[in-house]
Amino acid sequence: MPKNTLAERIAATLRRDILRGKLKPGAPVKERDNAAELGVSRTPMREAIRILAKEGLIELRPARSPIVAQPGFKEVEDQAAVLIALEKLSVELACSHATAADLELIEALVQQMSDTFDETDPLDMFELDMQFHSAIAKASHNQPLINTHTQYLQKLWRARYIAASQRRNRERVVCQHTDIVDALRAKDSKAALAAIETHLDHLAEDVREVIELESKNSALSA
Amino acid sequence: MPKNTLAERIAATLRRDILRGKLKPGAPVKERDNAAELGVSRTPMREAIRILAKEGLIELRPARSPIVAQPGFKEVEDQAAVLIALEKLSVELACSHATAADLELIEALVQQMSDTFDETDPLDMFELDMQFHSAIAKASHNQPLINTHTQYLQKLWRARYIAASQRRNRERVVCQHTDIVDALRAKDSKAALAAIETHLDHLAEDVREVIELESKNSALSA
DNA sequence: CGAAAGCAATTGGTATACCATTCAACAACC
DNA sequence: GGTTGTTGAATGGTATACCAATTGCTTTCG
Repeated sequence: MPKNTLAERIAATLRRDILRGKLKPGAPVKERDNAAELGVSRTPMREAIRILAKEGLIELRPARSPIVAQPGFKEVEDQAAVLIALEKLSVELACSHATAADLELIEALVQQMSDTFDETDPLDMFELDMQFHSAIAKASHNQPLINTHTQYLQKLWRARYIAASQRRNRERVVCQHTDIVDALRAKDSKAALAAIETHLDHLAEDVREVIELESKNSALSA
Repeated sequence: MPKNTLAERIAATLRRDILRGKLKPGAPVKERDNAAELGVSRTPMREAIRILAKEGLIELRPARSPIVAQPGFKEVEDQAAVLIALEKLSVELACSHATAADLELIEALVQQMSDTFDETDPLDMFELDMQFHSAIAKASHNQPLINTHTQYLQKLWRARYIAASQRRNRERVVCQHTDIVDALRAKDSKAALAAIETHLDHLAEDVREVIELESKNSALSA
């Protein structure tokens, strides 16, 4: 029984449903129905919808049911570009501002991913990856950056998840992460920038594949 | 009778009140009182407050009245850093994706600023500056980037406004803007990056001055 | 038989009423 | 007189009821 507001808990529930695919992209999210289904009133449900809309998981349309966002190809690509820029800034700042504790946390995450990669559920592994990237942003000690970065990470969560579960490539991911950590440890911002760029360029590629595939499967929109 | 929702209109009203200083930083924004004052109910007022909170103009605190954000020094500096990163990405993308119409719009804005600089109210001049920067972001044709950029521009609006009204420096601003436009026209992303960086580094400096001065004036917080 | 107009149902927007929590002031007791 | 406990006023969170707008269907007329 969390002490968060009801709206936040609803948002969390919906978020999981969306990210895990229980609510498919394009599906309408009617505040009346969903509210009734969850046994809450429309007011917090409404607010929850706004929260998810701000996170980009739901699209709000004037005088229409909100729908689960179905990011187009270009949109995901664009988001990835922004995410890259944010992470680049993150590592740059992290090189000068990261504390020993920050670095330890990051390294521990990489270690854990490396150790348990093969026996961990993809979803949990993704939680780890998410934490890894978040930890880097956090090491920048720039709160607005952290917030916006988290936002984009979430927007891209689903696409990344699908991409990664389809092509689980342990070696590559672990190596790239290690490179990033090494550069951070050495406070070598140039190397860190390069490592991040490499890592995320692959992300963009993977996402592209998945989106293409997905839009092929459900090719019936106008 | 605008066709926007009531909440959005309320948000616009409050936003202007905050940015122009009618609502001072730290002032509470009680949904009951403000709703009554504007003759609306609490529901849209509540939503308006959330909108402004997401924009960073209002701080939401659990079980407390929301208050007008009083950005600390570091916070503004951090936001400026992110804004710079976003604008750098913008010019980079704009160099490859900007259309002729984009460039014309940008150039027209610079021209207008240059022509009317001395006879224009600082507030209106700032609207122009804002449009200039927005236009550059728009030229990237990356919608998420445009959105996030707008968000940061708004967060920094007040600080920038105060900074600029205090030190109106026509030559410098116009020159810098011209540099940016020239680089964009030439599709010279390196030069554009440099120009943007120069321009915004000055911003960071100016903002720093103002914040220091402001926090000196109201030096009574714990 | 088709198209247009109107009607009904669905849905989001808004208002209002209720509840739970918090903060503060006042009072009583130590 | 100070401290603590209790109470009530204020505020945000939640529920519900009402309204306006849009949609899709049906019905009627050409």
